[in-house]
Amino acid sequence: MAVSAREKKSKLILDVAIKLFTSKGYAGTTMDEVAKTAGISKGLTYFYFKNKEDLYMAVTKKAFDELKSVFRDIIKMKGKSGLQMLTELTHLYFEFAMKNRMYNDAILNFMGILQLYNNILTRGQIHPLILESEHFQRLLEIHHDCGKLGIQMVSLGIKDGSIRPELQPEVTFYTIWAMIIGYERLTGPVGFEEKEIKIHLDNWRPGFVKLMQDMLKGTIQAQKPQIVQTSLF
Amino acid sequence: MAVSAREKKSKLILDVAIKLFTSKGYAGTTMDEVAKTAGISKGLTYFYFKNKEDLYMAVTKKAFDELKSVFRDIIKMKGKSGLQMLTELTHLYFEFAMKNRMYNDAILNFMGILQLYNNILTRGQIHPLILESEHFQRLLEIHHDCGKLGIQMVSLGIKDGSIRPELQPEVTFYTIWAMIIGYERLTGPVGFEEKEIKIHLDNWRPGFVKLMQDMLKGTIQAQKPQIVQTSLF
Amino acid sequence: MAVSAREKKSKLILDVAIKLFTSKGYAGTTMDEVAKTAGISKGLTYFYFKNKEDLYMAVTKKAFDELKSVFRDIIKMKGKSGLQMLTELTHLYFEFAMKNRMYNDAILNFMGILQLYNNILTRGQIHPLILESEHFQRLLEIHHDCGKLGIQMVSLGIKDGSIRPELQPEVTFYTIWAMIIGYERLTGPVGFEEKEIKIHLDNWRPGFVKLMQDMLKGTIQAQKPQIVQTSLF
Amino acid sequence: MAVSAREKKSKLILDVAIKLFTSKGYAGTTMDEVAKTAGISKGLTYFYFKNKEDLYMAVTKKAFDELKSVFRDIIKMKGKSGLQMLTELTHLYFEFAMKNRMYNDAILNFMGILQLYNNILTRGQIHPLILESEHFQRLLEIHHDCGKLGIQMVSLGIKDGSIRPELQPEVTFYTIWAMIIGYERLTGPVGFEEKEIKIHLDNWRPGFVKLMQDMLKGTIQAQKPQIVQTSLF
DNA sequence: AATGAATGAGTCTTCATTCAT
DNA sequence: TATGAATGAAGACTCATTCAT
Repeated sequence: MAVSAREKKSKLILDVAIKLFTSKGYAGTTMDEVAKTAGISKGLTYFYFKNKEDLYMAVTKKAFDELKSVFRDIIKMKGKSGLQMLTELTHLYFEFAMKNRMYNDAILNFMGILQLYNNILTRGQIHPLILESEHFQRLLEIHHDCGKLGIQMVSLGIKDGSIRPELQPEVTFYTIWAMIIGYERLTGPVGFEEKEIKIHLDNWRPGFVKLMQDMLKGTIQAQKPQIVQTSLF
Repeated sequence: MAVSAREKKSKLILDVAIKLFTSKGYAGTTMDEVAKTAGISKGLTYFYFKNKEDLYMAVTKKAFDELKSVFRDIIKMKGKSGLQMLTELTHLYFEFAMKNRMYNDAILNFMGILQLYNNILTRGQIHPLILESEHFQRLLEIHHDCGKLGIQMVSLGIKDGSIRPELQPEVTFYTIWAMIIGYERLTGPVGFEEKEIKIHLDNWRPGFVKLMQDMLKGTIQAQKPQIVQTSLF
Repeated sequence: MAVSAREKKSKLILDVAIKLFTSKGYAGTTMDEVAKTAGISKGLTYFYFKNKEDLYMAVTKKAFDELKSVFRDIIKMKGKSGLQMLTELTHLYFEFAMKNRMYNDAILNFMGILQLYNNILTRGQIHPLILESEHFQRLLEIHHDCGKLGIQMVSLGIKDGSIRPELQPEVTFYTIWAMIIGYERLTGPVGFEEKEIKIHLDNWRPGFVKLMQDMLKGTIQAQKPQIVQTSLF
Repeated sequence: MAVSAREKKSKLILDVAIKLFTSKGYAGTTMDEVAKTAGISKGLTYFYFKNKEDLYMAVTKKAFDELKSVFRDIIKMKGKSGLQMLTELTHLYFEFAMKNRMYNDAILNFMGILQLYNNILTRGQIHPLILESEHFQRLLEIHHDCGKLGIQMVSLGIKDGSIRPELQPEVTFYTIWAMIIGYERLTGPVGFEEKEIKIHLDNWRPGFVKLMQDMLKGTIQAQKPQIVQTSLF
């Protein structure tokens, strides 16, 4: 079998896994189902992916790749200020998380694992099969790529004047990322209907984005109509 | 057996569960272990908690209670401005999440369930035993309590001038909460040692807090030295 | 507590057990439920009935008593011929079995146990707790009562001329009983809708009763000698 | 593995189940035992049969198949009148029920389920796993086969003059079946030694058969009109 | 008589993984 | 490469029964 055929089958399994993990969760999905849905034998699934953890790490890798391409698409946009890029990022990130909750969960899960990994004392709590997975090793190398692109956006914003010059790009971007991640999670409590709390999902998003922008640009330009942006689009 | 004795045993099981879930995760903990560690029979565990999901929901409830008491302690502090309270909250939240990662995970997990619960189309994806759990039902009622306290803090800040008056308390607080939650999660990637990225956990925290404060206070008070904060960090 | 009070409580438990066994089956009913439904503690249930088997035997005893009273009511009827009594019995038996399926099942179950009991080789297959039950011992003594009454009916029928004189009362009655028992069970298959088979429950009952009567009274119309059969047996 | 090998293993498990259910009853038999006795792993048992209920339904299916072959063997007999066939059936049925009590119990149990199934109100009382079982679905289709063959026997008897022509084949056969089923069950009480009742198993069988034959063929000797009865019904 | 907390053996069932073919 | 029968360890949960109070 040609290499491309091999990759094709591997991708098939991966796609099936993503679909199943999305609809039934990791724990709720069995390797049997993955094989059956992919139309291949269970044995073959294990030929392509060492074990279930390995498969999940492959899925996580895919999630990071997808996310990275979101970042890349934005940074390639011409005529956008750094601030606009980050605003755009926020919106696309939410879309990304909504369209494929599974991806977002996988990314969050990986970040959790990373916390354990960073501390030698807790590293042992990570499932050995995860540590063995080549996809996990690969993730260790590439998981910062999105961060790097995001930091670039902030740097660009500082350069083009859309972002306060005194901000540190690294810290700033990770703070924004934190906001985005947290936002996604808080969708649950916020969306919960309760009379006492008057926020609605519709109100929240614009308010959230506005706050983020305020945080970055300060209030200096806020008086006059948003010239900066108008000039950009 | 007196009521208190009953509650004592219930608490014992709960505490054991928290300890085990913390060190081995929910999936990694067996009911057998819980019973054995608590020094009681398996049957008794099921006498006090309907099933594993119910036990987890009880743990989650405890987590929310603990978190609420953090909020409450802060709001009771005398002589603090709203902004100071939120700053304090950030720090105590991190401490809370670090000291008992389990609690934070449980809270995040509950928020994820809530997302499914809010949409009737996805509600069916929630494990039936969770929906049945009386602790889950209780959580549905009280999960907003922290939010309410946080919103109060923002309102106080607006009143005392430490926070920009044009901000909406609800949106603002949930945005802050989002930041905090995301921050906690990003501890993983940020803490990962890599040469290219120069952030360190030590740098990140103060930077993060600073950004949050900037976001809230705007530039009005920025003229006079922020005595309050400088004295704090 | 007075003796009557004791009996009252015992009866209460029994009634609850009957209700529960009826709706959920023996295996599907837990002692917990029995106690809770009766509004007493589990311990007390065990005070009145040694164990679940014992309780079931008590229920079976009750079933036989009820059945016996059906027999007795019939035999006390004035102006009925033996054949009429047996016809009446058939109808009342069906009613009895229908109204309280549980009773009929219990009786059938007891008969099954008796089969094992009769043979020393199979007696060991009976659950020891059943053999120990005082109610089981009692059943051993009284289970023939219905049979005796039924046999009396046949005898009466022979005496009053409504039943063929050459029939043996014992064999005849047990054959009728067999018919009735089997009828009840066949309600399932017969009631099942299928185009090919044209019987309906409505047709079946009268036909069945008619056949039974024919069996007992012979057929008047049998003018021509049934050559075929006589040669065979 | 060839299809036949698969079927062979499936049959092996089935045979073991029959043996165990026979000696220890359905409830008394564990899936563990089935596996162990069959010399295979527990998992494999579940590979071939979805669950315990499914296995029991498979056993029931086998029981009906066996019974059907009894019917078929009889109907294929040359030179037998319809009445003779039914007489033969009675004897072979008893043999069948005696040799493998389990089969008979399974059939009776299925008939009981059918009663619940026929009524939409009670259908919910049937264990869901039973309804799901493909063997149960199959039983729904084939359980009438024996009945059809039996009805054929009666029809043949009417045609060849061995059975009264005025009888309805359907009703008549089901009545006979009822007798047979009931007979089997009454073996318990009848076989129980008691002085007062003089029936013995030895007396009962021939008497029972004779009555059945009388019912079908009428009595040649019934020269004198049975005045009593005609006036009654 | 009465309670109900406590026991623990027992059962079904699942599923990741392997391996002979 | 590819199959799928086979494994077996593991885990959740039940429930009849007991006993200290």
